[in-house]
Amino acid sequence: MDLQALYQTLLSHYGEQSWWPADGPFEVTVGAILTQNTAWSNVEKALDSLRAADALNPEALSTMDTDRLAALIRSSGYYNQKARRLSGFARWYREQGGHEVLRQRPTETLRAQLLALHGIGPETADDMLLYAFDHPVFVIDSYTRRLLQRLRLIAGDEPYDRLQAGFHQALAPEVATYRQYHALIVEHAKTHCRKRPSCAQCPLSDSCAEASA
DNA sequence: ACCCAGGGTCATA
DNA sequence: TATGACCATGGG
Repeated sequence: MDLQALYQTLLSHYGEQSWWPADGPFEVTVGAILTQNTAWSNVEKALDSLRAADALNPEALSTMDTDRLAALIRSSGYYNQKARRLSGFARWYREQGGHEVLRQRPTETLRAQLLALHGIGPETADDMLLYAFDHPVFVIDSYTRRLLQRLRLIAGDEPYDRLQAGFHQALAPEVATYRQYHALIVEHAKTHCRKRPSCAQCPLSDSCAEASA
């Protein structure tokens, strides 16, 4: 079982994923911040209330009072932190000139700029790069780390960039493939590897440490 | 009542 | 550099 075989197995078992439902790239970036350590169902409620308040755009987010913004995104948790993060990101996004300008930048340049912003770490930056700015960077999240660990492909304590490099080395740098793969990992985690893994129907149980334990 | 979710930052040693 | 505390809601 290598990273390519894993992709094929997940794809044939779960099928094509239509992921990150959002109305345009800016909504994707907002969702990326709101979903930090948070269930997506809670993020959707926050996005809905932002939309209802006509606040799901860079202008509103960067100028609105952060207490009011925090109230709007309450359901996503960590709302005080996230209100500041959204506000700062939205201000930067406007100053830089918006989506088209940012999108044209070299991947490493844009990634470094995102990481320099307060509250944007490697996963949030890569979510944005892959799903909003169409750059071929692989997203490593806790599901990815846990899955590779159970498949004994990694020890588990490798740093983010090292795991990402493993995917970049194993796969051709295609945005569509990276999007699919990451979405499949999340779908698999939600289906089989919650608190109590349902290993009987899991397509990976042969290679999984959890199933043989 | 407990556990954790599509993380990140900051203080301490 | 490496752990640990902290942020906080909602669903299982």
